[in-house]
Amino acid sequence: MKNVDATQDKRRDILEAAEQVFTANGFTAAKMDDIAELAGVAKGTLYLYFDSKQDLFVSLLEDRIWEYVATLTSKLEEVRSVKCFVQTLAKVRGQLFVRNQRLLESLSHSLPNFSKEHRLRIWNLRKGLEEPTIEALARLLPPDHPVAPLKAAAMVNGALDYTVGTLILHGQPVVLEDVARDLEYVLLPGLSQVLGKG
Amino acid sequence: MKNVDATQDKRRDILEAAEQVFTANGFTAAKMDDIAELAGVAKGTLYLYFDSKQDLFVSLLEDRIWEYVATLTSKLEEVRSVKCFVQTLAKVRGQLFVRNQRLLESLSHSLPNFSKEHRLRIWNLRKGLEEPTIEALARLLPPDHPVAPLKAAAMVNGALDYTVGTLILHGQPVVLEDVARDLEYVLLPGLSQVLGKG
Amino acid sequence: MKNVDATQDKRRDILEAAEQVFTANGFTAAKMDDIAELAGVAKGTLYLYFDSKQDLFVSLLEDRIWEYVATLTSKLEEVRSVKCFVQTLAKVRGQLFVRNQRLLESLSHSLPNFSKEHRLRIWNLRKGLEEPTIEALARLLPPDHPVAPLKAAAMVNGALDYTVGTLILHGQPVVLEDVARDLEYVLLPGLSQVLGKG
Amino acid sequence: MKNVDATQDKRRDILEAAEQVFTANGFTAAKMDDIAELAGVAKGTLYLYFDSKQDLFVSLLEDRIWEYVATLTSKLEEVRSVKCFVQTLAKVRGQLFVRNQRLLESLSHSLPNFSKEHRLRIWNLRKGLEEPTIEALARLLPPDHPVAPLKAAAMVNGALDYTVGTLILHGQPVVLEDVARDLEYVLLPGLSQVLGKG
DNA sequence: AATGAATGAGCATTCATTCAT
DNA sequence: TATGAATGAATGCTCATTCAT
Repeated sequence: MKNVDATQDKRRDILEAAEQVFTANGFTAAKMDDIAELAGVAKGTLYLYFDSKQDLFVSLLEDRIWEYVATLTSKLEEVRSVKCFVQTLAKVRGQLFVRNQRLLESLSHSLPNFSKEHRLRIWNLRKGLEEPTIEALARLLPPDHPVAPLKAAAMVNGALDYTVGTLILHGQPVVLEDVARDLEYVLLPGLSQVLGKG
Repeated sequence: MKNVDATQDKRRDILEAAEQVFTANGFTAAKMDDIAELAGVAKGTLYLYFDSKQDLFVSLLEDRIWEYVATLTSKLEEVRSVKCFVQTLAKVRGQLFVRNQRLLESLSHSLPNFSKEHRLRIWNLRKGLEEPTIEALARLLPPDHPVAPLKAAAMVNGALDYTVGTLILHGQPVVLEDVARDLEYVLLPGLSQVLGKG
Repeated sequence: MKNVDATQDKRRDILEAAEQVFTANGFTAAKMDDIAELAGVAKGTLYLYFDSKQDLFVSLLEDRIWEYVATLTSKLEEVRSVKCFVQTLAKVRGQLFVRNQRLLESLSHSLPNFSKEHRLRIWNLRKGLEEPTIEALARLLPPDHPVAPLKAAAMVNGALDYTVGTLILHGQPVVLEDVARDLEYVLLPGLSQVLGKG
Repeated sequence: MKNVDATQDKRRDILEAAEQVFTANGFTAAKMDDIAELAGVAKGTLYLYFDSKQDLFVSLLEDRIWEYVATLTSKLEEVRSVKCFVQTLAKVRGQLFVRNQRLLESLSHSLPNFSKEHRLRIWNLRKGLEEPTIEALARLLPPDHPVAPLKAAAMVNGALDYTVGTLILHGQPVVLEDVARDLEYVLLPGLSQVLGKG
């Protein structure tokens, strides 16, 4: 029991250190040395918990994203209107993005030289990340809305992520309630309108 | 004159090769060897035209982005409505994004280990990239629209980029006219509405 | 008593595992991890029975070779003719070689980076390995045979080992009786002839 | 012209350094750093001339062995008797062995973890090394000699190599003429006798 | 201006050995 | 005795940059 806990603790320490280092430098420029030092373990210890740098990176993404996907999915299940959807999404995905902005951007960059297995795992993550949004929109959009849920989801997620990213870039504080309000103001009418009205 | 032209030609060759290699691998994983080979010059020649790998990378971004910014700025100057703005943006920025998606995503990842000078140049690029959109929206949004142009621009750009990115990710063809139509359908009502109406 | 037996059993398990791993990979490429796993003990346990990887390796050689030397010595003591000597040698040394070919070849390769103590132990092994052959030939060769027993032994052992090694290399079955016959045919006349006749 | 020469010189320097280091330590324990230092070049330079440590090792073996095979083949072509054959072999192969004893022993040890391509190259070397001896014996042995040339060659080569090796091991000077005489005395009668006589 | 051979700092990964339990 | 998690020195290989030609 104690051992399992200790092991989980150390694994978490490493993931946390990896998050910081990968976030700060991107995959290729990140050094295993730095991750080990930040985690307070020896370099060799990293390889007791993860097979390789690639595996550590992908495992980190999985850890962070599956947790988020689970949270978002359950929260969106209770949602009954596009308006409520936008608010919920802004809060949950906004939080993910504030914390993991640079990590998420890594999703695309890390791919090219990865092994087939790791590419597959990343691909699954990328799709999984959009899944809850797409499903919620498929359920909530007016039945004859002309924009496919896949694209609508891309627009909502893109608008949200870019707004948060822009605030960060400009050094402004990110208040997710404000972002939600703006998002709602800009997107809600278009997402709610039915075909005849457009 | 002839020399100047030849010099410009070679510089262009190198930039073109660099674009392909950086696009395919990201900054750190890209190799100067590959760029030289693809450009058809010797490795040492790269250093006659660019000070370093960082300089080559930033110069490439500048070359591509300033060209785009100029184009977009002039096109948007003629625009007189939000609707027309969305269509124009989708076409021009969409093209930039289709061609340079991976390059643009590099903007954030390459920063951390860059020299102060290069970080500044990239910072300017990132802001410049959004500038025309912000200015156009500042001019075109209803005067009492509650969403600041900075954020509105982020939303529009984010929605556009993500939609295109999603299509690419899913292996679907990117038809910018369709994207423009969807964008218009989703964003136009929210961007056009006046405060009292919201 | 029981403890001693259990201890001896475990020691034997480890040596057996070590034999397989060293045989398959040579000294440097062999991993203590693999030996431990194959022996069914934890890595740390190896160090309860042997001081180091070097010690394990040399101990293994000693175990196998002293056993062989004892067997061969006793069998050769009963031998009364060069012909019988060749047959006996082919059988006993042949068996050793079939089983330990790769291990024996390690004798020379492992030396350089070994500690002085281990080098000495290996040196003794190498000489001990030839000893019974030299002694038997010193007794059996015609009294005025011009080839010194040391060299004659080298020739017989070399001819035998290479023949077996060649058969193994070519994937042919090693039938020691056949090897003995061929060896006898080629070597016996030269070893038996007296000086005047040569 | 000059460049080609300089390149060949450096390649030769590296091979010479590699020979010493591989000879002294065996493949796995040899360090690329040491080879580079001994060759008087930077570590990276090794990789301009050879793809990898494995490639360097196999290339070295090929360089040394093919040269020997060519020499031996041409010398043995002129040989008309088993007696003359033994003398010639002792001289030529003896020289190879004196110089490359440890390298040749590496032939078998280096194999296990090598890539398929390198294993094939080594396999070819091992067979090529015996080829001239086998061919000469196939031509020179009495027509009805019961020992196959393959095995007879193994015996002669084994006897020769072990004798030289034993002398080296015991710190005695290696005089190839003496070795040839002893070899002749022990092996010639058996190799020359015809079936009826045996 | 152009070349490309040479450099060497840098990095992911391995593995013999230790030691707290 | 026995364990196996942790260590960190060691090593093969890469690649941006330089410089003699």
